[in-house]
Amino acid sequence: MKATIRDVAKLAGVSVATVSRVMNQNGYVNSETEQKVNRAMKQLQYVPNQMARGLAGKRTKTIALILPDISNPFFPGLARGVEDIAQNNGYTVILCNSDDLGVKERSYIEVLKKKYVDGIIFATNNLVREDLERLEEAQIPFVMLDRAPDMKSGCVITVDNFGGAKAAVEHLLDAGCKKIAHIYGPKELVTAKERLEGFEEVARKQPWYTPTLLVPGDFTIDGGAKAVEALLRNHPDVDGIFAGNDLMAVGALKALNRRGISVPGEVAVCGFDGVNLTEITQPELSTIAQPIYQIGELAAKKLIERIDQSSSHYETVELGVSLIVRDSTKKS
Amino acid sequence: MKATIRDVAKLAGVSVATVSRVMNQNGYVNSETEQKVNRAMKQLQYVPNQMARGLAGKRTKTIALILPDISNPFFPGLARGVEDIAQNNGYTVILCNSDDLGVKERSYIEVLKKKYVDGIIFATNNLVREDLERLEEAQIPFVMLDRAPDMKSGCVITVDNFGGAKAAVEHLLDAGCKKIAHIYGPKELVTAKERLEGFEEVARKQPWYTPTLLVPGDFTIDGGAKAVEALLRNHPDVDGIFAGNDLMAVGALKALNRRGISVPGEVAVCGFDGVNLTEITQPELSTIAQPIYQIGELAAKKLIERIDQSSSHYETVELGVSLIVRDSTKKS
DNA sequence: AATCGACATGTAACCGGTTACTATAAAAAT
DNA sequence: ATTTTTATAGTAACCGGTTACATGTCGATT
Repeated sequence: MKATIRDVAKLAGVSVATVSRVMNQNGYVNSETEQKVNRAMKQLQYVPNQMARGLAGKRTKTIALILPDISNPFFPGLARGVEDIAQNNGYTVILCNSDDLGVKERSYIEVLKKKYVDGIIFATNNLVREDLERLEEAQIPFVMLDRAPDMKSGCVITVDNFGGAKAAVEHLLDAGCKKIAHIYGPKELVTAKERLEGFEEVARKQPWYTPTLLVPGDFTIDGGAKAVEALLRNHPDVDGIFAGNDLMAVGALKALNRRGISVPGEVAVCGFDGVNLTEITQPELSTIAQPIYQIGELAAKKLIERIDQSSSHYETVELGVSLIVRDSTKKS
Repeated sequence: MKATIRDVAKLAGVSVATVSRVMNQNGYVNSETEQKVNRAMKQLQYVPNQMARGLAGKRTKTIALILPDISNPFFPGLARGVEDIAQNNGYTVILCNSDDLGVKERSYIEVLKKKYVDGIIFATNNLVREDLERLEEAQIPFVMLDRAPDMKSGCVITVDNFGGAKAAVEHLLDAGCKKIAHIYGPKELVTAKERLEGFEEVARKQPWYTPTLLVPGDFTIDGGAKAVEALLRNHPDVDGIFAGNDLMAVGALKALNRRGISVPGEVAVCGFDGVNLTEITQPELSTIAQPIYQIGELAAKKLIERIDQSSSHYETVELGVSLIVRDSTKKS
């Protein structure tokens, strides 16, 4: 029914090895023979069975992307970047949502091993060193985002959270803010921590600085809103807020709105990440934009590079972020 | 290095067939033998090779989800629904972005055939009957969203676009609107067409109805904004807008905002889809919500059902939509 | 003339499972 | 007592590729 390599070989009057050589463009093949084989393949509408290829050749042309939750606005763009590059290189992407649960991440890794994926991209936070070491042993190339556990192998892609946070605060100062608060994300996350440190780096030197200007959110809209409520209780005179991510900035905006506090008039707000959401709020949100799509692209490129050359040296790349000024910080 | 079924067989002192039987729980196996095998598997940390299984058994435990663009806010929720169900059933999901380009869709189908995915979910619009027929021939189960090309096989999941649109208009009327416009999406898309028809069904009976109240958007934020600009030129007195999807509703909101027209005071706005975005605009958007996540879940369930029972009868399921009233339509 | 390397192609083992078929003993049916 | 069924387990072919190794030709080198 469905043509196999042996059918092609028979029709072309050659051996299966020759057909394989033609397909993979390796080894010596006379160009006339090649023509014959190609014709036979076309005639039979031959489609090589990836499964068999994988079994024999140990390559599945499949990579996996493990992320906390594709519903989180940060990830679709990233996933798209990964997928585009993958597609261009003949790879296919398996999507895995871990909800940032260590168990799920680990169980996914097991499944992915069974499926012999060629590599894995992690945009997730709960893997411990041990897990990564297991990957190393299994010889599965991987790329991690936002996390730099120093190891012998693996590639880590990060962005300049510290610098970005500093830029955000400086921008708020430039905009004329006289008392700036920071809503920070879960301290277990490096990104959240670095942004907080960036904030402090600049804020500490300001006359108005006091530790109670640091309030915890949890990287969610709701968390951001609640943080603002809490903040206003202690500091009704705050006139600038730097949220650790855009979702919390949105929450902050909502809370301020409910309270009838005008943005940017009374309080300026700046987010971090640069997700699309920031363009649809009212006012539109200023933010420190990460090159989300490009991070995805880069992660995929690096991973494929590693797969193709089966190299695994440790490597880390830091990307820049950029301040995008929109209405939420235009105090005029 | 890595344990194979033969290693397990040897260690357990049985044949590979027996090991296979234990793994797949089929055929007769003495419970003591089973214990031995299980012990051996544990001891060797045996992980069956999915690739080999697929080759021999023709099951890859992998499904594919082809959608236009995961970056479009509508799809992450859907993808999540699909992935959750897939995961619960031991399936893995390959994500494919087609940009609604027929060529890409088709090329993906080819790749997926090579990879022997067990089934495909299409949330995309450019497949022609011929493509589906090819899938039928190839015996690949599939589920389609939003599109009901009647065929012999396949499962189609739709929502009540027509009814939803009617509900939207009626809601705007209830809110006191005296002249309602509709921004419709690409007419090639059934969803857009049905919503437009729903709008007309109710609007046509109204004294203020005139065809120029129908303006084209293209299901994007920008398209929605431009549509409003155009609309206001002809109908400065419009006081209600039903956008064919939420993105256009957001665009409408932005355009109205720029013009200094208050929402809902002067113009009420209602969207369609129920994406998360609608909760972060100012004012929050009323919308006709589709059960997005559940659609994803259902699609995956139906697909897996078909795979497991290798049934392929044609089937169509229509889900309801629900009006969510928020500030954008609260006149008074 | 003998040797060597580049070119060309075939044979068959192998990747790691599944499963059809066969064999055998014990239990059940006749 | 004989036939059938049921329970248990092994052998080996097969899925559809890849590739190591063997074989052979032919012009170039020594």
